[in-house]
Amino acid sequence: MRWSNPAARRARGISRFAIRSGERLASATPAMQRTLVKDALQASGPMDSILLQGWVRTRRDAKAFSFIELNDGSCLKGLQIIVDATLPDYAHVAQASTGASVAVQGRLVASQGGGQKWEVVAAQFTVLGEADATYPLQKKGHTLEFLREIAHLRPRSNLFGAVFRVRSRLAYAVHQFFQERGFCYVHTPIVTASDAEGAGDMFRVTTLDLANPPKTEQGEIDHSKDFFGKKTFLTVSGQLEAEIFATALSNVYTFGPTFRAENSHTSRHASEFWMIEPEVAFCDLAGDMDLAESFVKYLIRDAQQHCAADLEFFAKFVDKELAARLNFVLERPFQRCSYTEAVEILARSGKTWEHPVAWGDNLQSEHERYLTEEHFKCPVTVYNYPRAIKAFYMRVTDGCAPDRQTVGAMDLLVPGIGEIIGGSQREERLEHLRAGMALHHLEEKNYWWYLDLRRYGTVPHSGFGLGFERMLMFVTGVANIRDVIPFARTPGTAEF
RNA sequence: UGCCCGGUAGCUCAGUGGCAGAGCAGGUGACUGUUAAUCACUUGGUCGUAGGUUCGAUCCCUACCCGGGCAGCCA
Repeated sequence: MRWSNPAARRARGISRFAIRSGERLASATPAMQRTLVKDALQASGPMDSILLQGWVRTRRDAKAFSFIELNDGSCLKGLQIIVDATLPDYAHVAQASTGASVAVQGRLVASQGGGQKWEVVAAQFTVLGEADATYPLQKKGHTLEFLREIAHLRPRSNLFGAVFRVRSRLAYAVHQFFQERGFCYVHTPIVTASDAEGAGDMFRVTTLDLANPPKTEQGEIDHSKDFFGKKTFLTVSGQLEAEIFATALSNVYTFGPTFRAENSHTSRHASEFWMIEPEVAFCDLAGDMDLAESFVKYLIRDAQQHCAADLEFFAKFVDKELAARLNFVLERPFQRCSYTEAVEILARSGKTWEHPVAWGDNLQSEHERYLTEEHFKCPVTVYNYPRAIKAFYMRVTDGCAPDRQTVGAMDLLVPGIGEIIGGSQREERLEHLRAGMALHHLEEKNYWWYLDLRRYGTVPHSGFGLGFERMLMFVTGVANIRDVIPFARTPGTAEF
């Protein structure tokens, strides 16, 4: 380690770990331990000496003292600081405007005012970094669109602080859910050479000089001269590689960034997003749906347990029905309905559809919304889709009619967002898989290793993909995917 | 990519074919155990960009740029 020596670390102002109450803070004030606002607010009694460091949310000056609301991101709430005008450091208070970083040492006492249990009476007050009048985050309301333009500052707002605390917690819960169940975490590649994963347009990865690329004798770009000796892309899914590991380690999952180059302009699509893809050997479609349901419920329950204050904030300011919806979802089994049944429900609905409903066509957004928001009023898993509209690797349903062939695909639809999970039982029978590839005009030589999995010890297996950001939207009630990812990448936008 | 909505002060918005407006933020002062504090005064503008119509355009028209929504694609 470069800075393994504690003294050297201290000299550079670097603290070794995430700082928690009771741990030594090596930087600003080595003599004292820093307390996080979260911990100070939960104090069981007054404290003679406490050190807090954070950012000023707002300051209110009285004649004899100033009130400063200090937030350090450890929780939604801030801590009220009282700086008395008789204090020598009171001269610094004028610099402690909204956004400034400050350190406060003082006494934690029961608050004289209403609105908070504890407050800190400062003995020492230091402004570490001023924030002048150009600081864009005001005390009053900002639109989400404006905050997106200042993505480097928006985590300091109540809403985004809460969103990213929940995001962190849910990422942890993802691992916890699978690790508790004996799943192995597999790191599938980000750069891939398979250009037909079938999940959408891909970003090219190249080191070729675009102004002057090497050409073949036929005058075409010579990809054999590229970095990897062939055309390469950013992954759109780790599924095919996850299948390799599922047929060795039985239960695996991936959790990583995923890239889609579609020119989508919607509130629920991003060019770069995080996806969780479990892959389970010896598991059929019903088992896959069971896993998806318990996974979604687990994540909701975990957020309720560990991010209660943040969820309350969302319920109050973002989505009034959030709490009721999350509880409703937890309390009952998700509905399940076959694609064929869904088509019948839609045909019988009496609704006039912008896109007509016909067996064999994809379900449109309006259809999915009707099923989950109006008909079932609940998350619903639609399964067994027509073979022709689904991916080549999905398993042909046993006993389906030859003129209405279906595959074991399933989509989990939730109110307000639509598809949050897409999965399937994979075709484990070599000849069926080859037929599926032929149907989709895929060349077997590009999938030789995928076919080998069916040649050597093939097993029934299933999996799905959960869009992490879509799950966050569902849990927080935040309506735009750009607001649940720290720095959104969408067509035309890659700031920060 | 298609359709729709928007772009006016740092932020949120109103407005009119004829002198550019409010609230908040900023500044000054007053007041106050305050809580998005309050009160008074006050600074602040290339009305997205480029053309066009017009005596005159922030306003009407066209194109473009940017933002947003919906649809498709999907997670």
